[in-house]
Amino acid sequence: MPEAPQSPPLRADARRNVEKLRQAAADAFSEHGLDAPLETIAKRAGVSIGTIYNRFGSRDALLDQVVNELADRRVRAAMATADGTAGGAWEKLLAYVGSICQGQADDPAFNDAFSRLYPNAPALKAVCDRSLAFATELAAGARAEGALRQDVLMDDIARFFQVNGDLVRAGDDAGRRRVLALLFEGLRARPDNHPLAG
Amino acid sequence: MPEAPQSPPLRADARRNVEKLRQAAADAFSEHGLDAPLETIAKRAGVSIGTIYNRFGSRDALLDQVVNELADRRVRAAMATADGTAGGAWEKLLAYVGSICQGQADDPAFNDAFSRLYPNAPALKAVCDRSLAFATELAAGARAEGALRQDVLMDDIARFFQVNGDLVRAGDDAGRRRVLALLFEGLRARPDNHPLAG
DNA sequence: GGCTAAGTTGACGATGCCTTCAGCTTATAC
DNA sequence: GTATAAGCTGAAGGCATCGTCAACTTAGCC
Repeated sequence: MPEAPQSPPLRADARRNVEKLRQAAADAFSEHGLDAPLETIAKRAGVSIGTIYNRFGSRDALLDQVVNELADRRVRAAMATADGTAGGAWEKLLAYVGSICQGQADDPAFNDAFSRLYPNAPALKAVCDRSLAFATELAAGARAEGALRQDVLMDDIARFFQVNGDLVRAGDDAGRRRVLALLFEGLRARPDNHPLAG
Repeated sequence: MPEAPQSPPLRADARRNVEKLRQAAADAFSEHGLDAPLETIAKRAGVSIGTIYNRFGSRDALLDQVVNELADRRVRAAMATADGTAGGAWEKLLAYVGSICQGQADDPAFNDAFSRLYPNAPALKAVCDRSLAFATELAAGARAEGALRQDVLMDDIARFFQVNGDLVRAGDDAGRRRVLALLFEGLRARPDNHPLAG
């Protein structure tokens, strides 16, 4: 079990470095995405690259800690947006998905986190899972209302984020919005719907 | 005819190497995508990596020659599929887009060529342009029939290939089909359509 | 002030790719 | 059979990144 092995408290300078690194990493990731070189982050924090390894152990660990928080903030904001949206579950679902997608467009770090799989970042994964769970609930509501197609699965919604993320990465913001709009059209329940392929 | 700039004829062995390299490159690209290392290609052709540079000048030039042909074949096949499809322009359009997308799923080289921009591959670009022109015509027909939404632009269709390509690269074939199906639903003209965002 | 364990540093080796080029091999013409 | 230009080779140099570690620095305790 990962019983915290009672690590001795950090020295004051080390604690300061952790803080500086966290900040620098968050900035670098948000500017350049999760591929930002450690060198850049270290320089930004005013420490050497070795210190990253001393304090965090690995690139993935740093990433997990920093982006986890960043992603959590965005996801919460999107939930709040959904909750604050007038209308039924359908409207809230669109608001939620739209808000997450806008977040992906606004922040490369969030985008990479949400769409690319970073398998060695458990905390990050947890945030994404929570987000999908929330969307699942809204989708169930929207389906019950008769606004969302009956045969749309949760995986379909999850893939919206993948698609949106790829278009963000391609730098095509106009296209991103168009594709999203078309997908939303496709989600709508209609009298003449027949089952989707797949 | 593209007037050849009168370069002196190749020696027989060099001509053979060009052929072996073309073949090896086509195979490697189709197996591993356009990122296939030159080392791999050279080994496969039974020559040294230097020979690639002697014969083609650069990675991009090799790529342009080889993938251009490969892509052209796929595009022609898709056009033939569309032409052979019963129904109106709408049905042909779906058949065409579906055929290209299936090609992207079947061949990583075609996929990379069609979705990632390889800006230094002019012949390749020409193939893609021809493909889009064909789709544009079909779309115009489908719009005239009243089957395709009035406000769908050619760029929207082009982005289908981008989206499809990204999902192929993610290895999610089921998802690819679902997203495509949803997008097709979104394309359909309906009495209650109101303008798309963007 | 001095000691020492905690912490930092940055050059280094490893990886994986591209591209070059000096030196060697060989097809071809005579 | 030989000369020679065409062609081939692969080691070497680049570049960008990761992760390590021996040697140095310093916080914090006495």
